[in-house]
Amino acid sequence: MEIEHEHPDREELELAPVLHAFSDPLRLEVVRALAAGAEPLRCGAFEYLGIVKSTRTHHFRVLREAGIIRQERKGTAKLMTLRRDDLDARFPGLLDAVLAGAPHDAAALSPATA
Amino acid sequence: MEIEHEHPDREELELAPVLHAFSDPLRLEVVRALAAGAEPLRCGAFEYLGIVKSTRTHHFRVLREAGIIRQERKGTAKLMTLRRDDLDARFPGLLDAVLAGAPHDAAALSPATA
DNA sequence: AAGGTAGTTCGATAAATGTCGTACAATGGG
DNA sequence: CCCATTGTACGACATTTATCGAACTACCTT
Repeated sequence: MEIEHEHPDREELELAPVLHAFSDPLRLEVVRALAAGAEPLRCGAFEYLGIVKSTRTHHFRVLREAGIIRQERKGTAKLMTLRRDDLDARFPGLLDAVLAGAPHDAAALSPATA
Repeated sequence: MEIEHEHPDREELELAPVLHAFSDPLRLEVVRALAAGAEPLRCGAFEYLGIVKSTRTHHFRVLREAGIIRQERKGTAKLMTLRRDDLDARFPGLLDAVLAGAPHDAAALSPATA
């Protein structure tokens, strides 16, 4: 079990970087999609965002380094999951509040709309 | 009663800009200070942040344009208040979650520590 | 082993951001 | 009316950010 990328520990999560990671409409949509589905999502599941792969990689890294998502390799794919427990433990209510507000802004980007 | 600056209406508040405004440690401290005190604060009350006046003006504008604070002139001073009601109405739980998490990061900047 | 699929890395670039200093504007008190 | 106090506006600058495309790596399938 090798660590592909650095994931900050729960205790290391900091508010400002977390808020910054949340503050981009594209990343907000990623978080929304991860929260909505029960299954982890592949990076490729976000083609509908309209940005190329390398840019997606960039946004995923911002989310990962802030401690919002966890990424683990699964074959050639890489599965992403929301670190819901860690976020709720460290910043109670934050994720829920963000998710509740997100649909207003993410509506135009939603995969359901495409 | 002239409108000194543009303040977005409650319905116009958008999540991403609000999160972005929150995502700076200095601005987080401003919000924390406004939430902690019952009284509106003058811009000058934030000298302890260690940034010059013009930079403070910049941060206040980011907060104001996101809809987080309201600024109104009072004599030569300008009083700032948190738009708590509007934030709570538009993004329930968000402000509380941010405030609950803020002290961890803002401790080093707090006026009490100075 | 060959090839294809899934992501990452890297360099380039344009735009946004945080910061400062100086100059300016508005207000209220002598 | 002058001036001190508050805060704003503006220009400069360094840093960070979002974005792309091209080249590369890792892994599975055949």
